[in-house]
Amino acid sequence: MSQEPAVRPRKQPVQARSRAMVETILDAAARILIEEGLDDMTTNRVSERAGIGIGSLYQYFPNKQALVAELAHRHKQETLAAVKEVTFTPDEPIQNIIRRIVRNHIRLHSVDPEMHIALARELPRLGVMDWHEELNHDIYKSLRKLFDAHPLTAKYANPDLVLFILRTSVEAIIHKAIIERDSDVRSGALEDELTRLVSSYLV
Amino acid sequence: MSQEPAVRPRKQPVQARSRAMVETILDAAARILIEEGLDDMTTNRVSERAGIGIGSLYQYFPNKQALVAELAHRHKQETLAAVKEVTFTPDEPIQNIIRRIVRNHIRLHSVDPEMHIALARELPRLGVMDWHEELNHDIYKSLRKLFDAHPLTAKYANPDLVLFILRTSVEAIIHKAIIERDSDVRSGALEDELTRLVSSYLV
DNA sequence: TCAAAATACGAGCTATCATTCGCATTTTCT
DNA sequence: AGAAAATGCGAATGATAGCTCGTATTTTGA
Repeated sequence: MSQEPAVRPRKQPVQARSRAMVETILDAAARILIEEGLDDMTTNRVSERAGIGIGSLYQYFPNKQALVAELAHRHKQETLAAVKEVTFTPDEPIQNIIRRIVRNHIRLHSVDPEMHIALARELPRLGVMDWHEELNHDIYKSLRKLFDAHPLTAKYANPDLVLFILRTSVEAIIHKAIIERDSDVRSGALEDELTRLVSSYLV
Repeated sequence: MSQEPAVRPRKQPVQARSRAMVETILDAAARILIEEGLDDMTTNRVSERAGIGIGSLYQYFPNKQALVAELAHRHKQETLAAVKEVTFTPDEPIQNIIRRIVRNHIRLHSVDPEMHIALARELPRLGVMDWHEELNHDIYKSLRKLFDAHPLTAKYANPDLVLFILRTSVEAIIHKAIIERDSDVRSGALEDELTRLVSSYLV
């Protein structure tokens, strides 16, 4: 798998100052996106806030969409870098496995949560509906593996639906808890309760 | 409780034809909002699709925001009309109660689900963050009551978090299932599984 | 050193969109 | 009928935002 282009800069910055400028632009864009939303993130405002000329911005980003795409691309890379797939052996206590999966997913959402929230809020209308799905891909794989490896699978008439319910609820709860229940996230209470939710439903 | 104004039409249509026109406008707006999103729902396009003049639109809606507000307002009214709060007595089997709450919530989302999805997608950036919360208010009340009435409450160290987890997961699962798992919704499989999820977690 | 390449700039072009306003048509009511 | 009220209309306006392009400045490297 090669890196996704994410609509690359129209020109690669080669000198140090121009590379720095690209970072400055992205920082400014990120702040505005988070604080005021995509509509108020005009290219002129970004350049103003970054303290550079609007022309310079377009030297490296062919259009506004490319700017957003690059922000999303970077967020995805940072996020995925922080998470590794959960591995386990079938004889391991299932509680432990579930807890590790949950913990991993919480960590996934803890990387720059403000950007995560902003992207989740703004990207759907750009037709990037599968962004979230893609980000959560590893979690889904872990859950799927747990599901296939453990004998408990056989119990369910509709394992597909069960899996859907699990990943949807885990994802939504963490997503919302990051915003509304920071203390529970930090204290580990969320991890405990989520583990309990998944365990009790599954076993 | 009086009807919320929702930014009322600048002028009340009194003749039959003008009242019909307001409906036509709202229908056109709804279709475009659902199919193409808020950005592409320009007032001129709405008037064109409705087959009326742009000036006529502004006779009854002071601005675009009022148009969207009226769509949201109507959706909310239709939705709430379809749901009544779940009542029960403490000695009733908890499984039954949970099932009725779940069923009610599924029905809540089954009223014009396309509009529901569109509003959930577009409203957050208009600062209407609590729209969803408000819609689900009755469900929350039901859950809260169940929680307070039943002795099982005492078991939990952090009942607030438990309630948060329940309402978030139930809400998210139904919301997503309406889009992605229509057959499971219709067959009742979703109701079964959700009931099981809540029951097993709670008891 | 000095010319070529890279970088930076921002006034202004173009397109889009919400909204207005003066006028035409239809309905109401006496 | 016929005047007044209600309704309907759409070209035009004003504002905003994405983006371009000619020019000025800085860096490179021979």
